[in-house]
Amino acid sequence: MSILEQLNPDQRKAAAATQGPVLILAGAGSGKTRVLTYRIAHLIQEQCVTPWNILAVTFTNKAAGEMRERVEHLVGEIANDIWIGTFHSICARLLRYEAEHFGLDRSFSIYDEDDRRAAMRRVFEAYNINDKDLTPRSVIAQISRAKNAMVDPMTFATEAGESANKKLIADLYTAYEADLRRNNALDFDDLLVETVRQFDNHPSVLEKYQQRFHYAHVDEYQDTNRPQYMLCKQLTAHHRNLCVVGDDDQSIYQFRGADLRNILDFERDYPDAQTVRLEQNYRSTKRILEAANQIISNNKDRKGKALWTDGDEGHLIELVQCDTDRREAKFVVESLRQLTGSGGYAPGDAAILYRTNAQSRALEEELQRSGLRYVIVGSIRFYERREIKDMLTYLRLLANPSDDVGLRRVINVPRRGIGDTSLDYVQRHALNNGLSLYAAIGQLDSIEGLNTRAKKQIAIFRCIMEELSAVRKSAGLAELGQLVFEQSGYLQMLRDENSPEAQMREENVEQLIAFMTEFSDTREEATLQKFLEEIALMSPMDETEGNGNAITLMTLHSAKGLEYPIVFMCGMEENLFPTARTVEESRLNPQAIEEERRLCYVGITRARERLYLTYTNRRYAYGNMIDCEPSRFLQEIPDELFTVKREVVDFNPRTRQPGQSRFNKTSQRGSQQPGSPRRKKIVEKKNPKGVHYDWDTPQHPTGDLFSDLVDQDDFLAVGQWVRHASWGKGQIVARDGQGENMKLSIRFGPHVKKVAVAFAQLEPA
DNA sequence: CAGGGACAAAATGAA
DNA sequence: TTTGTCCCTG
Repeated sequence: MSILEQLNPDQRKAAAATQGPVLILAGAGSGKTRVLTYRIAHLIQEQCVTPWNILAVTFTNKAAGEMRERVEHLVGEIANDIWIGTFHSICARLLRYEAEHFGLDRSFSIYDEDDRRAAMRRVFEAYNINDKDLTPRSVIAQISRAKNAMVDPMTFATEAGESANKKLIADLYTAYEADLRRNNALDFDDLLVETVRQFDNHPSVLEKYQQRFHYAHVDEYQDTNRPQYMLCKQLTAHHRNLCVVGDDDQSIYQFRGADLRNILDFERDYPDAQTVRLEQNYRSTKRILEAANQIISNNKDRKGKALWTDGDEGHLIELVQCDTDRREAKFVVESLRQLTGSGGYAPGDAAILYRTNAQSRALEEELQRSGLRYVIVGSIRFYERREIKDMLTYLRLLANPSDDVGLRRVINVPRRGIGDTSLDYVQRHALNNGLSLYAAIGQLDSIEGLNTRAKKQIAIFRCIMEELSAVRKSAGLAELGQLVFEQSGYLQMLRDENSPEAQMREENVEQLIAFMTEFSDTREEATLQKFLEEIALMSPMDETEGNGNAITLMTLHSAKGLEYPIVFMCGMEENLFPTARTVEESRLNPQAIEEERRLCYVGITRARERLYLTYTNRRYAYGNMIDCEPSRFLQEIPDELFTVKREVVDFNPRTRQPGQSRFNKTSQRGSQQPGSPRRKKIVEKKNPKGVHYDWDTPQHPTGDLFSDLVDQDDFLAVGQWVRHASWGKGQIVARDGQGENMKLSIRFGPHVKKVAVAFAQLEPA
């Protein structure tokens, strides 16, 4: 009996269609991962295909690992020979394998967003750009767009025509590319674009892979961009067994170049393609599915399909209006406490989804208070922490000494007294002699302008790097990490700082080194190169420790491909979801809203049994309150799918109608009252031996922040009614969160020299 | 060159 | 509320 017997008829059809191009249009929850794994298992076990001849592209590394495991479960260890990975990791691998043929240095660095920006800043300096509305960031974005469209600098320049602005961008693009080349570095976009280009220029190399990959699979095809599309085409040109799986309704990465046409036009690109639709949903209840179907039916740009299920009607969807974002968080946490208590669910059954990472803060605070177990996917990314990036940059520099961006990042961390001025001299020398910065600091004596002190310090740095470089070959990975930590002086720097934060950073680095040990133990080829590459290409999902028994918090984007019995979608508000930018754009182009709508569709279809949609009347943005309107997407769900709408408000309901804004119109969007400045500032109060400030105004409904404040020994606070305050190095900002009347008095300790206080005076309703 | 303070700007999402 | 940059002083 075939293993495909375990699939439903449509799924079986999809998995059994192994010859020629195949498009599997798989709705949410229709079991597409299952189809893919069974298809691959079927190829190996029943069609005697060598695993080595199979390629599978997934969306994250985590998904890759899971797919390999599932296939292995079906066919055994030979599954190890399948090429499974993300586009980026596969490309990085190809570029290194074929480096010699491609004329590349295989030790290239992979630049992330930060590195890219740093590189662009250098280009800005070289071009003396002071234009206010031209930022490295915006230029990078344009370059990235160009790359994703496979437009190289020369073509870009040609297309620029007479537009001065475009011409300038073209120049910057050219310079940026040259810089990266010099640094022996590739950015994320390059990994894809470079692979496609190299294959174009080296058909014989491409041929090898075309022969090799008898069967290729691409998951989440709706989110492929131009170079990824080309790569699929290139690799499968010989055997033509390309199987793509996707759902046009779940395309949510247009902002990074994903092109919906790739999936919409698949049948046109491959006229002999077979198309299989998977429309039976095995995940959600009827009501949840209905809500999703209704919402997505408002989109025009889609192939059109109707998901159905023969599952239960299920619970009604909870629609909850909350007074503030804090109240929203409280509601979510209260509900979760019930669901995981008497409700019989486990914390791991629930996910809290939101549009922007910033929203996680309020939720996290409440969760922390509740003691419920939770994990946040990707908000403070481990590998983007300063100390981790510094350490990784040292390692990167060891692997690739041409990496100027890396060298600039670490040469003066910890402080070695090597400042910008000295570095400029080195830079000049490097430029004049066609050297990398690292090579340049090997010729200190021929560098003009450097003073002896700087020379000495640079020599020390170089010496450290040389020594580390010497042990690199003989030392194990983790050992090298430890050596870098110690020899660079980084550890000492943290110890000297002698603060809890520094302590934390030290622990983080230790965690990194522990991961290096694990990496060596679990990989066959645990080179520094591979280690750096794996980390560079990690997604937030990959970074998160799988914690099966914790509530998961993440962005809607991160939730793609996952499912939970319970799903909360928070912040269902105009200008947040859809985002303000999208709302703005949609005024001119109504289609612009469609990607957000798909994102909403993705969110809803994550839910198996219970779905909660929450929105607020007001929420914090940049530290002040803004008013909010319910998201248009909520109106696209038929009322009968909802429970009676609930409203949760902060206490003190007597003074207000539930759900009604506390403020009158004039005070709402911060409009100013003539003659009475909205914000009053008191700055620079000298503080010889402690200062006492008092404000006295009527009453204020919320907050007891002072319990936090009193613990700081630097100052003492008395009173109540203050919602928010913060303090930094000798600087304290206190303001009332609601913009209403407040009463506050704070006494500062003697060594606080200056105080800046800002508070809002708003008109009460 | 380093450290601090004042001030401005920011955050959509992510390999 | 947080982060980055510019300018000043020792």
